[in-house]
Amino acid sequence: MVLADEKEYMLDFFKEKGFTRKKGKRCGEYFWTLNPDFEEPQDTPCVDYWFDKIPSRDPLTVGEAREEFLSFFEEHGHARIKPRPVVARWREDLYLTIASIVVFQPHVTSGVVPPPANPLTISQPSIRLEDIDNVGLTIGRHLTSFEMAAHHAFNYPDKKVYWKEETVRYAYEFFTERLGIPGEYIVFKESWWEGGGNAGSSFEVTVGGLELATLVFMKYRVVDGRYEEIPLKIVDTGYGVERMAWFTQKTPTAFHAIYGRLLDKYREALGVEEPSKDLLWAAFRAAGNLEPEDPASVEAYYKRVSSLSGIPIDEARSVLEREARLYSIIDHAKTIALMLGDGVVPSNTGEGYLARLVIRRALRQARLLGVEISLAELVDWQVDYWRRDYPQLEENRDYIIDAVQWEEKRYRETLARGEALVRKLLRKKKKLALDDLVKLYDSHGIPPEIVASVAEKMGVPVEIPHNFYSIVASRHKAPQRVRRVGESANIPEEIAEWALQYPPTRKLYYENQYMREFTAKVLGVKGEYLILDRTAFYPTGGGQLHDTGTIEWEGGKARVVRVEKVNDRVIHIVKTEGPSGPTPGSTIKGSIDWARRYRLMRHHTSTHIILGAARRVLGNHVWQAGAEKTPEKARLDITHHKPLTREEIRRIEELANSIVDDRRKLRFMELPRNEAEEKYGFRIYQGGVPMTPTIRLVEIPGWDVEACGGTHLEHTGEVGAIKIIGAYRIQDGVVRLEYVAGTRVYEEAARLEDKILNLSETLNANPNNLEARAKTLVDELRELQAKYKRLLEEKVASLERELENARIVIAEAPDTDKRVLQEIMKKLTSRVADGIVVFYYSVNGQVQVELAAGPKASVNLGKLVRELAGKLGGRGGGGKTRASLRVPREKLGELITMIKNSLSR
RNA sequence: GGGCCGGUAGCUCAGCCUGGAAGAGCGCUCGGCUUGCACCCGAGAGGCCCCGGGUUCAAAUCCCGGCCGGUCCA
Repeated sequence: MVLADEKEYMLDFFKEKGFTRKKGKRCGEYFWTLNPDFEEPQDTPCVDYWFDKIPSRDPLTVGEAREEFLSFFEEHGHARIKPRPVVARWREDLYLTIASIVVFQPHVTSGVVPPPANPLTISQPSIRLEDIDNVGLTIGRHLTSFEMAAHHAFNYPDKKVYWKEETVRYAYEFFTERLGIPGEYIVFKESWWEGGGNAGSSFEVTVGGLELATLVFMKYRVVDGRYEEIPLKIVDTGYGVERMAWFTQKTPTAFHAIYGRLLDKYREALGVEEPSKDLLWAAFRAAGNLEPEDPASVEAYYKRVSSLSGIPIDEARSVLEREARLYSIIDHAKTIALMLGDGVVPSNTGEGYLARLVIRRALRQARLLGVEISLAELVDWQVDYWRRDYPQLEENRDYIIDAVQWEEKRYRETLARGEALVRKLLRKKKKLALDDLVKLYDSHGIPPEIVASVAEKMGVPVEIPHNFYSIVASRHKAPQRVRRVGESANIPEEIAEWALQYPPTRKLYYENQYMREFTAKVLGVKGEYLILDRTAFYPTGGGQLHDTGTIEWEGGKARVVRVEKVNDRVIHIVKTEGPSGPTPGSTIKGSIDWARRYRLMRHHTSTHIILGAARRVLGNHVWQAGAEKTPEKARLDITHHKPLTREEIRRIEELANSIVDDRRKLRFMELPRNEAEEKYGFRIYQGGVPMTPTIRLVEIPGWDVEACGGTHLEHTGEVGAIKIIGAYRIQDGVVRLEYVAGTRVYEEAARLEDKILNLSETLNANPNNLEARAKTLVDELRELQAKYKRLLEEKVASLERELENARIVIAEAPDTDKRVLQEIMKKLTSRVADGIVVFYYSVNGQVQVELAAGPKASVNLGKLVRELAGKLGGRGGGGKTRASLRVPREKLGELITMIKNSLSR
């Protein structure tokens, strides 16, 4: 699908500098170079890594490389933009920020919102987990987290910024002037980029085997496999900051360059000794050709390392395997710190699961290294190491450590369960089949490596297929949509389309949130659907339920039962009282049900207060995971890794009520998106991200700011009071708070009071000594139970005497509880081993008969019972020593005789 | 959001496939032995077999629905 039009890649810049276009001998790709000796586009696997031999400036750390890049582009007219969180909360279709361009999708790239600056430069921490299994083995080609430095230019039809010429020139100048790489080593490889429905030509900038940057020119939209030019053309570049550090430091692995002394600290903690320089450099040389998914390639890699270094292959393999585990642990620990630092809560869904995945993989690697370590401590070191680069780590250190410890505990429990399970399985069967391995992992989370180590301790060898995880994957259906996209209004498609022919409704509920009555003109009527030119009726949205009320017009009246919104058109669903409805053009008077609306407002403002309180009590990782406000109560789902304690709930409640008492005046603002984000950060997107150029903000000063479309009170004092009435875990990592506000608090109190009064009445007690009364009743009950038990025992004793004498007892059951009967029969027949007990009692107009025989009684009760059932028109069955039977009541006498006869033989 | 696994004594679990008298180990109580460490012996207490419905003479067990937990995947 590559549009390989070579004109796409012909630049004046190349002509001017004297670059020539060549075709790679082995790989067949076209590239541009100044170097007459280059036959290949200088990237792996066509050539080995050899950038260690290419001159460049003095070594740069990750931070220095980032600064070098940003300041270069700043000096060339780009505005420096702050990076966003690694959790892409503004995206509906992505969990993690995987590239710098993600920051501008979809609102900027689709043209709805202008970019915060143009052109701009940014270094965006990014996380990619697709290649997580390769991290470490490839000594730095794969990382789960990295910084993508970039400069972006957004070219609108009426405003061009720059395109290919300038972009390639910038790259060349940056690499030669700032990184000190001689121009003849820099190669521009022609390529094609596609992603997220867009496409365009691109250059990969490769030096000495290392791809340092990709320059993408987004120009097309992919529609049904065809390319359509888009009006907004975007320069999308990506420079690997870690790779620049690696390149300038010329260390054998990227991990040495990125982590420096931290790597040594990890080595010591994990007990992995630094290999010889010979081995590491042999690995460096051989790693370019390594295809980690292909076992043959991996084996060839070890072989080549061995022959390059002169170290026996088995030793090389085992040393490099341990190295790979060390590298992946240090890499994962950083990613964990970044994810948790940006507020991800580990869970079994969404981005939370991705955090858990990385944590568990790190723990597994450590376990396979054979060390008992605290991952939390390793992550803590990352916070120290990166605190200046990523201040959010320091700010949220407590949470990060606590969440990791919590996950470690959970994983230990999972593995303990798993090991018990493996042992149990091996008691039953001698071998573990692939199916067992898959099930242990898929259903119980026990990775096959751990299964193998447990099984091998028991002397059972286990073979793990190389493609184990893809076998697991094949058990799962193809994924559907990543996230729910948008909330669809609860109205038919045709009505939504019909509504769009009218202009947007003027929203009186924003102009005056206390408006109860208004007049408006009818624009359109279709069945029960009604559109006005303006309205004070709030439509369902933002977790707040719609208003209800009435509208009246000349000669008619209707009830408004539901209100929805479609693209700024408010649609009223009305039930007309009377012969005819409102007509277009006429004027109506609308009145909203104020009691309902006021409660909704109180609950909505309370929700913002509660969220702020929860964040202060629990930590910055608390995000709204969902919310609903009804007139009866409000609920707020928050992300948090542990169940809330009673004290935490109480503290949230107290803090929330102190804000109520503080009478803070709410502020409402309509701000351009970039300004809102710049001023308040991404925390404003608690309830989702609106796709609009401007955003309505609701602020409780000093407490909480959110993008919110709901109706609110003037000041927090109007809430009156907030009472949390419930807090429970609705899923892993999400806690639901339920609460009431204002006059609903009195209703809740009244409800509780009623409960207590009713209870008092039932218990015949004074409400003031209800507890004492309940206690005596329970005590009395216990006494009675004991008494009954004694009576029953006496009864059993007398039955026992009877049984001893007659060897058979046929009697009315002393109790009708099946379980109690069973117990009595067991006692009797175990004491009189050849005795037979028959109890009967009536049930539903029939007689239920329970029979039991001692182990020494020579009778088959099941057989007997089936015989009797046949003769008497009943049904029954059972085993040798225990049976039951049901016959019509009038047959009871006959039945007893028959039993007596057949058993006394 | 979907797949899979589970819920039985205070704890860890067996029993469920193939319906027929609720079990083990640890812990607990009492007694014995013993100046000891996770000592040993004997006796005992402790159960809404997650909840609701269905099938059946009979359900921990089979079927349906729900709740809760675990886990994998997106």
